[in-house]
Amino acid sequence: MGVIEKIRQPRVAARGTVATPEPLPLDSIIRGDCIAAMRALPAKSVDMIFADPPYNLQLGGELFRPDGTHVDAVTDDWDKFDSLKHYDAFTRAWLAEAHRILKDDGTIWVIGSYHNIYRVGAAVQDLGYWILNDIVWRKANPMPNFRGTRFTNAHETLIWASKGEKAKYTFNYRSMKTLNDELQMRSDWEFPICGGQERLKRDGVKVHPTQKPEALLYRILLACTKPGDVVLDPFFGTGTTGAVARRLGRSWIGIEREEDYIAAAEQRIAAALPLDESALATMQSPRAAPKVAFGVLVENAYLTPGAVLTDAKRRFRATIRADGSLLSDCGAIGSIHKLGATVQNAPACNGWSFWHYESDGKLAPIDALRQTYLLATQP
Amino acid sequence: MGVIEKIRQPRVAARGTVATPEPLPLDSIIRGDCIAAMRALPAKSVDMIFADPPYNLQLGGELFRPDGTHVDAVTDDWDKFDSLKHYDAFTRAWLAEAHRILKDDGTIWVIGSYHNIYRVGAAVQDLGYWILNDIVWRKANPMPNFRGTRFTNAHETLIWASKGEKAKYTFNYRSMKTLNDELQMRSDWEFPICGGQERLKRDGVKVHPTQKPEALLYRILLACTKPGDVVLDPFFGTGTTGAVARRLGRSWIGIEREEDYIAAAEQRIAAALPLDESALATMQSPRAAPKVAFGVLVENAYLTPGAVLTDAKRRFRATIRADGSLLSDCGAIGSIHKLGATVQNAPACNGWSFWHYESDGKLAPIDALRQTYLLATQP
DNA sequence: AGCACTCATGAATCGGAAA
DNA sequence: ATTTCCGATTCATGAGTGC
Repeated sequence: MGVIEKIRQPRVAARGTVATPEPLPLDSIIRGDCIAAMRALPAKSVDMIFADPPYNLQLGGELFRPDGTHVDAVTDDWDKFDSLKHYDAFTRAWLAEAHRILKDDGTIWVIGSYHNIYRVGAAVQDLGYWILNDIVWRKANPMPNFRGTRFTNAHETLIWASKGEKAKYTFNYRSMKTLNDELQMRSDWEFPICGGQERLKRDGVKVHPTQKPEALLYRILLACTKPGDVVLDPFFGTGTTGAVARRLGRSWIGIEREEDYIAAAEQRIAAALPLDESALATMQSPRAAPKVAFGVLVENAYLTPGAVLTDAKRRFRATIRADGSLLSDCGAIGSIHKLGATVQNAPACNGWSFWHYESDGKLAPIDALRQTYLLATQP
Repeated sequence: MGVIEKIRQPRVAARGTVATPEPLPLDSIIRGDCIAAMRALPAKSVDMIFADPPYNLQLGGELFRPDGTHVDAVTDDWDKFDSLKHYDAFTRAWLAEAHRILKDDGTIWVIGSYHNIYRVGAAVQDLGYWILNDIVWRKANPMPNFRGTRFTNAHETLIWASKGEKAKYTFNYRSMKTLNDELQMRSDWEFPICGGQERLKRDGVKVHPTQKPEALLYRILLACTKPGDVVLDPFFGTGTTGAVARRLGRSWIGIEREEDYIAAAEQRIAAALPLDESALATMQSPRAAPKVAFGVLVENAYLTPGAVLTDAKRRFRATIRADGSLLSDCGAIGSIHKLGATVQNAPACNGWSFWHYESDGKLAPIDALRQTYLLATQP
């Protein structure tokens, strides 16, 4: 359980409703097959799904490094499918259940490599999901191509999709921009592969062959969920999703059928410390610059009513009025944004960058005055 | 025409064969629909196909920047498809023709974004192609997400595939490693989007909405073709593929139906200067050292029959015999590679790096002697 | 403690020609 | 088709060891 109250419980799980499906098994691992387990969950009940399905690698023989050592590949049965057809059927089955379980404003993330991601992406689209982005996880330290026969396979792909073209969804734009040093977060992310202390081992052997780095889930949950949201991971493995969800004050549900993985996941998540509420609030909307109305600059005498603003090329002129509205030469009146759009005959306009004031014979955007005001007034 | 002789003409185009299909229209643009044009080309006749198909963007309304300027999105008629079904049918049709036209040891490259690449990738696999890598083109200067509703879409994806799982293909490993500062070339490439002098414009308006940077094609052609190879681009546009192919001494065939694009492409390619043969040779196989048999070192007295080699830790010993074979202490006999594998009980071994000789009390790999020999004998 | 060095290892569709 | 043999081939990171 995270530290944040679960205030967004699905209605279907509330007491006293006529239909009384199972309440959501929050913050716990469901044992068993992922499709069967998802069928038992109520419709429109989770805010986000993160899925790391089998990749269907279809590896051939053994592979040795140039120094003769053996490469420990993914040979687990859960990654084996008889054919692309079988893999497609499996993929469509679990993606369809996921669509049913997702709230209408929920989103899904799926990770894969070139072996399977095209099957997954096509199924996602066919099932009516609407792809919002695909994201490239660039591995800082990938395994080389030992035989020198191809390019080093140095990335994996994630697909982020909403339930449909018109569906709403959560995207914490400010959090991402802050995380990326005040530049928009791009669709290519770099992380090291999971190793070191984070990599779960038992008797020196990795517990799970494909454990994902927590940094990856951290960014995803921070970007696309709110505190208290419910995150489902149908291929839970050793519980990276659960551990990060708990740290970030999100609820989680895992589905897993291998007892070894479940045991490791439970121990790991129990040890994950939730961040305190104030830290979460900070991350939710960090450094969100306080909004300044244009009128405040007038009130504070940064600009004087009656003064004239122009665009950068002095094609358009407008007079400042006492309430912070503008009056153009042609008689139109409006806010800095509205009037900027009107005079340009454009559908929209950012008045802060469009309108300029004159100072020492030079034109500067009024946004510069806003910055000056912020610097003078912020603690 | 590149400067390199076309020595790999398809046999079907040779004179005097019973079946006399059209000879390949090398270094020219075929006017018309890409599927129809491909049907007229002979089977197994081209070495590589680069395809930049319509992206099926299905943009809704118009898009404006925050400053009100219009974003010239891809709204041309050729990029509209009624549905995913139509797009899939189109994709499978041209990919099937491409498969027929490709030589058995040829490869195909297709570029796309999340709007279409999953359709393309699934079709590629369904048609029997074997994906070798997917490559991420990270745009150094992508267009921001103006509305702040998603991650900046900062990459496009390329799929590289052979004709089948067992098919051979060209991959100039050394060229790529050299190009990447002596590290293996990874699957994530960074280039700026096409702009500046390279961007074709007419009356200040860009001729083609999605002109690809030449650097992208340069790397692809350098990696996966040989001088004189025939490269087909079924969505030729303004001819980036042709311009780079000519510079690199490859032959090219373009298919395009828009006369405006054809005119721009022809002018552009005519201005592209082919590199001279020596420059191409260097890039083709840089530092490709001639092979030296171990026995040659013995013949030339770099090592003496009867001398003893060991591994780096002196765990294993072997005596050099007059014919260049080795005799281990336990009585096994074999080549430097074979005996190295035998004594280590390993499936394979590079004898050049495994076996060491002693010089001034220090051990050095016998590969050092090979280098010395090469330096002494190469002009 | 700190540095230098060795060694292990990670979602991998990983050879090809001659006999 | 199968086998044999030759020869080409790795980057970043962390843990462990030794000085």
